[in-house]
Amino acid sequence: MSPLPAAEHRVAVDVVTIALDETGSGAGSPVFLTLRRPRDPFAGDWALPGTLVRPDESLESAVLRILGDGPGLPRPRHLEQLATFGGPRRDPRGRVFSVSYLALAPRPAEVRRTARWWPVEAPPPLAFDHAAIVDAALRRLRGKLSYSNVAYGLLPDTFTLSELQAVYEAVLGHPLDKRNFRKKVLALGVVTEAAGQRRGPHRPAQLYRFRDTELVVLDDVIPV
Amino acid sequence: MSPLPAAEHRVAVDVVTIALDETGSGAGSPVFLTLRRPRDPFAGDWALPGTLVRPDESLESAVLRILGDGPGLPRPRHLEQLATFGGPRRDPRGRVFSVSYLALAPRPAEVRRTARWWPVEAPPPLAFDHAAIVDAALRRLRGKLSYSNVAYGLLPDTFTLSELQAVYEAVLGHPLDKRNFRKKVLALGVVTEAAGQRRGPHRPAQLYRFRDTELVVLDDVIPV
DNA sequence: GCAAAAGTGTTATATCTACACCCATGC
DNA sequence: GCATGGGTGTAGATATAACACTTTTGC
Repeated sequence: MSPLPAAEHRVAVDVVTIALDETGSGAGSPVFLTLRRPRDPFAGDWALPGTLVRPDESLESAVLRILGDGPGLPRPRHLEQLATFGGPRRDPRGRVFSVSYLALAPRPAEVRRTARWWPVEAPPPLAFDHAAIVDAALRRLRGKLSYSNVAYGLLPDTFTLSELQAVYEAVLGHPLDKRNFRKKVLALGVVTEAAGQRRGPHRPAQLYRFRDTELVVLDDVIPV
Repeated sequence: MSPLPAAEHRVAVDVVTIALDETGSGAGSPVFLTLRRPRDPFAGDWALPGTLVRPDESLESAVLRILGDGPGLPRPRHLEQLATFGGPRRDPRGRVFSVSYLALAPRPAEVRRTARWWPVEAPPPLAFDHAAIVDAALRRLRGKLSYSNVAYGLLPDTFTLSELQAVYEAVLGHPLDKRNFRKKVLALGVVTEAAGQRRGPHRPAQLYRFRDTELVVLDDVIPV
């Protein structure tokens, strides 16, 4: 068995973590997580959390390590690979391949000082080609909302149908018809009734949960 | 600007090239291209065409190089990245990341001796994790047929609607209704009439061409 | 004239879209 | 009792799915 040529590349993972901003009532607006770069290149700019992949570590382990390490995020509820960015000049220090991931997670109350959440529709200037990676993440998420149960990644275990609808509206950026939305998610069996109600200064709302807590691709589509 | 840590990884591209077998009449059955491995590991087995990425080369250039180099394929009509496979043990010689691509191309009359086309539904045992990569390619292609014009990658510049339908049927593995299929692709404007007819021992058929020769995601769906 | 594929419309069914009011609660 | 969000049904329009025969050519 002939040996392999010498290793020539660095491989990193970069993660777009999307969560919902809890300010205000209902499901908030979608935000994504960045870290401030302490050093050149792009010192002071914001960048996606990322790390070089260690020799014996899988890509997913590297993602979970960086999310655990740094900003104090819980394990993401959903994680999927997006794409690999490999232009020879994407890092001015030398060639680094970036395998990018989309993570969906509940938003923790606090992140450490060097981390910050940004609204997806108003991102800051980002280091490297990270703006393109965030774009890819949003396109993926928006697409998958209609034909999968991927929204489970953004919601707690139980939630009301209005909260679910608010997630769709926040991510897609436009309103949906309440009756049609409810009819469809119930008919598709994406969610099932859970015990209990959400109470507030108004009529209590029935709680639901996702039937599956991993990605399920639907046969039919939720009209968006 | 602090230097990067030493390079620790090898990065390869592996390509699933899908074409249509021309034996018989109409559009043939989908086949994919493999090369026979001359050396261990997996000596004598079939593997996807692939190559290590060179230091100054983009991922796509590496793909085009390996397709040009080897089996005498024309430039693919469609090329898209699939996913990156990075398990630490996927190559017994040492760690190699594989960035996989889906290529669609017309099938050349001849490929060199060490290359071979296989029907997608009856692949041989494949080296490494290449069976999983072929799976991903097929799932991607099947999905995209219904909501994009990706079939342009499998067809010549002009073709009849029956040939287009045969491509769909061959890739999806089930028959479609002729009248409904024609109505839909014409209504969506995916194809437009071209000059000329295809003649044979029967009534001549109008030729069509794709309106766009790059990937277009459709608003509506071709029912499949 | 016969075999082979091209081409073409309609109807019943299902789905989608748009839309407005009453209900249950907290205060 | 009032403000707030929760919850529900229908009708018209649109899209889908199923279906068979005539046309044009080569031989």
